[in-house]
Amino acid sequence: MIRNLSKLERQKRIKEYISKDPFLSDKKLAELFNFSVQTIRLDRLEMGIPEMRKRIVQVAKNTPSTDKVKSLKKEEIIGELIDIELGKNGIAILKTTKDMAFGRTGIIRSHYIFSLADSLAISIIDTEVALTGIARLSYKKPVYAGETLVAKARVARNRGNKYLVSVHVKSDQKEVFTGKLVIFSVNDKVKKEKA
Amino acid sequence: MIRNLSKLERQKRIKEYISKDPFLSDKKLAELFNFSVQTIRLDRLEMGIPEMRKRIVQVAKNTPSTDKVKSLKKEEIIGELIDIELGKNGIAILKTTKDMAFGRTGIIRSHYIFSLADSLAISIIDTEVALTGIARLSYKKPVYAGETLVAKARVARNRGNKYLVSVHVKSDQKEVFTGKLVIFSVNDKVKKEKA
DNA sequence: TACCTATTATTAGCAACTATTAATTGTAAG
DNA sequence: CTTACAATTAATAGTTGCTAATAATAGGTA
Repeated sequence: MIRNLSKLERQKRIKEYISKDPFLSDKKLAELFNFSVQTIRLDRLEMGIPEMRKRIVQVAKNTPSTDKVKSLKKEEIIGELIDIELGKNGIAILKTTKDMAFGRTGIIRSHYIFSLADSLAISIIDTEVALTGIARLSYKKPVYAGETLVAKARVARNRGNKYLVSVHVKSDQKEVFTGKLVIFSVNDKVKKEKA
Repeated sequence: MIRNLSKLERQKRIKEYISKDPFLSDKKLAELFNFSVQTIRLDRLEMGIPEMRKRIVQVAKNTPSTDKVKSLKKEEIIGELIDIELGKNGIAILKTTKDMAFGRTGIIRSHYIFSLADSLAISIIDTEVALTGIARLSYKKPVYAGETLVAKARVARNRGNKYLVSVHVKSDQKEVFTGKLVIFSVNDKVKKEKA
């Protein structure tokens, strides 16, 4: 039984180590944990963790290529962009923490949710610069620190440089927020055409 | 079998291909250019281009870790509370900085302005816990990094635990944002319901 | 003809694996 | 105590995508 526990603990730690540093090879992990390379491999297989090279490829591919997201740099996005189809729709995830909440209740401050929705909405607009014009927000349910928010945005209408984007944010399948944002693309081409 | 590519041209193209897609192996490049793998390798060596694996690692390493959500600090958001009359009105000031702006244009991201308005609106409600329910936002003019925003909020209506707060944000006397927020004052009941 | 360049081939070796089989070790249960 | 079993380690063969070194080949030039 003692072995069972140590095995589980080791696997748990290996998982943590790898998630922190995907560049760790089995050899290095074996040295770190003072187990044989074979044991480490076995652990990885049991946990379904791919080999180092594939992990590195995953990390590299996860990099949003600059021409895929035009409006925002990676650093400017609140939350994590999961999927995006420029001009159509997109999904982003935000793991809420205590820092984002009211200390007394643990309820997430509304502007964090808006920030997630707003930056996602801007991300999906296929243009150089996008600005929010008008927004209607509706907070359905309080969100507590620790909950993971999934935001889905969709371009509902598009006339010229004016986009109507609807955003739905869910936590654990339940809708906690919806918003309709009117976003304007500010593109040099549009400006010239209009002028 | 006649290749219309000179050595220099081929190398130039290989460089382009790799810069576009760092995941190309020598084998794939050889197939693409209809040259032998050895020739491709020779070309890479001459141009000092590292092997595919090292290129992937490079891409992966300058990828900012995805779980590092850029969190907004409270101080940044709320601004400075200048004056407040609980249940009636309040004024807050926010000095905008480059961190709050789109790198390309220097325009302040909309959620910073909303955060100022939202937190001010919540502050003036005379209750333990206040939550935003519905909001209508209107961004009138872009705000540039460095400008100082003055937000004025006023309780327009109050029925029971429901408050309608209107917020006007000005930069240099000019209105840049207005918003109408419906805010609910709540007790610890909400927390208990959830738990 | 001898020389030169570009290209291609060949061979050995490496890192970091997968996949499989087998041996060893500890330990709990019959 | 012995057996059964899980965990661990070892050993072996094969893969990918390379490096490094050497050699062979084709084509053109002086």
